[in-house]
Amino acid sequence: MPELPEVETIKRGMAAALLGKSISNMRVNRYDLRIPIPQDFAKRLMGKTITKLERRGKYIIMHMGADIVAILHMGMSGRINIFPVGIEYAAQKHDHVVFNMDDGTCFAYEDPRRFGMLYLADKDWRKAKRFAFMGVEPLDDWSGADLFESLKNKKASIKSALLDQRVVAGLGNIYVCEALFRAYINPTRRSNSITKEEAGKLVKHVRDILEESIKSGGSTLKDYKHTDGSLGYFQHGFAVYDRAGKSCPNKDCASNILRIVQAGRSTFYCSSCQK
DNA sequence: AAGTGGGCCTGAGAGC
DNA sequence: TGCTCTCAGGCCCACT
Repeated sequence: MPELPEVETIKRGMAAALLGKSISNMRVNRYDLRIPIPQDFAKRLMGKTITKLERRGKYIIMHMGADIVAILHMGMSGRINIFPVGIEYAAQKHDHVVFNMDDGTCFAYEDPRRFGMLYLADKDWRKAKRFAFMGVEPLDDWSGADLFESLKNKKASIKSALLDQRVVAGLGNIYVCEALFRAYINPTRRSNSITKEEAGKLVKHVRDILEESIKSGGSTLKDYKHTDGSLGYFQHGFAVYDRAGKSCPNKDCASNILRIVQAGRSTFYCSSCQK
């Protein structure tokens, strides 16, 4: 499941392979993603040059020429498969859009579960609701005081709050579980019970874990691969995620990792270490 | 009015 | 072995 580090890794792969190249041909195989691809999608992008790639939360923003941006979200199972010059395009069953670039590079947007989205916007893309209310980028200027401020009036659990993209952008279930473990904070705590000091710790651990994961090329769960098909390595480092019933990684702790459901999503934690 | 939970979707894995 | 069933979860939106 692509969270911030995976999306960042994909964006870097795309930047290295695609920047400055123009679309010479493209094909839409399926329009009915969760948000339908507009019918004139290909027509509007044909001939456009990829001038800039950026990431906001879990979205990739592809600047296409001067005034069109293509907004890309990988949902749960989305991938970008890039085929450099000399490597033949190998079609996947769920390649919804295939782009051919002017130098012979080809790339495909693949998403079996179709939870992702791909749409066009203009220079004002940040004004769309999903970006206008999006929270801070955790790797930018983000302090414990900032997090404390956004939590102090919230009653929802700290787990739910960290998943809320309006509080902080880019975190998903895996990294939230891991960061709460590292900060020794119980995921069922109410947001407004988190102290300034704890908020500071959380910010530090969220940033650490995201940076470590980006360094190792993102996590690899069943759905995630790099743009060249290789795997990331960070998943070997999970302390709690998907480890229900296994022993707590802390040597001096005899407890097992628990799995509970919060707001419809699995939470993994150690009830002895996380207070 | 903030918080919760259903719906979307397919493939992997479990269980019989 | 091969089938069926359950579960995974990011985001949107309806409901309370």
